[in-house]
Amino acid sequence: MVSRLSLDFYEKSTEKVAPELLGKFLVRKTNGKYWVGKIVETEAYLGEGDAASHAYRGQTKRNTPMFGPAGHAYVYFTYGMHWMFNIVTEKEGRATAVLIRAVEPLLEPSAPISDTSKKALRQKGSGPARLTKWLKIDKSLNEVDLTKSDDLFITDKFSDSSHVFTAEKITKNQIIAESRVGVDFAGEDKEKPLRFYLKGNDYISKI
DNA sequence: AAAAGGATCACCT
DNA sequence: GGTGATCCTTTTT
Repeated sequence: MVSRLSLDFYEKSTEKVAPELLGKFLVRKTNGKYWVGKIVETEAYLGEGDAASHAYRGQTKRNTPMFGPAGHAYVYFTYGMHWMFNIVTEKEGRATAVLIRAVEPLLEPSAPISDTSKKALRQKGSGPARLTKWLKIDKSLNEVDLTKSDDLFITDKFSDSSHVFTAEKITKNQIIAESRVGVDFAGEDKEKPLRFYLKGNDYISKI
């Protein structure tokens, strides 16, 4: 049984969606097999008024998915080697999105997670470019509709023949909000507390 | 501290 | 249509 977060979840204000994604499961399916990571860190990007956002200077070929409907993926390439995975939020045209910065690996086809060291698990999911590499997210998933796709979606309840994951309720005091990473170029906007992560979680990208 | 690495965009001609 | 600076990072020195 596959459930997914629906459009109304993603259409809320980006500053609400970003922290609400914490604790939910990012699910990827390749060759009929599932990969699951718990989202532990996100960042909100507030569209054309946000100097840290790709949408700051208006619509371009690259950032076009940001101007589309909520719940779709915005996947872009940077630093000559890394893919970044974002989820579009709010009403179409707002150009807002949430960057997924870290996941805690829970399930992968190749080997039981329980046999994997914590250090190795961190290598897989604790960073925006690491998690896309682990989950094999690239250009081919750009603009995918996460409310409908079987290949990539987000849920708070995942199960297959041998696993059941249920998202725990995250309360406000379990969430840290601070300034975003890697946006020193953004002037005043770099100070805004738009990075959200689970307090004390071992899989966030950096302290 | 700095390389790796290539697409993208702003700014020219 | 060409060019150079830049980049929501990771890994290695």
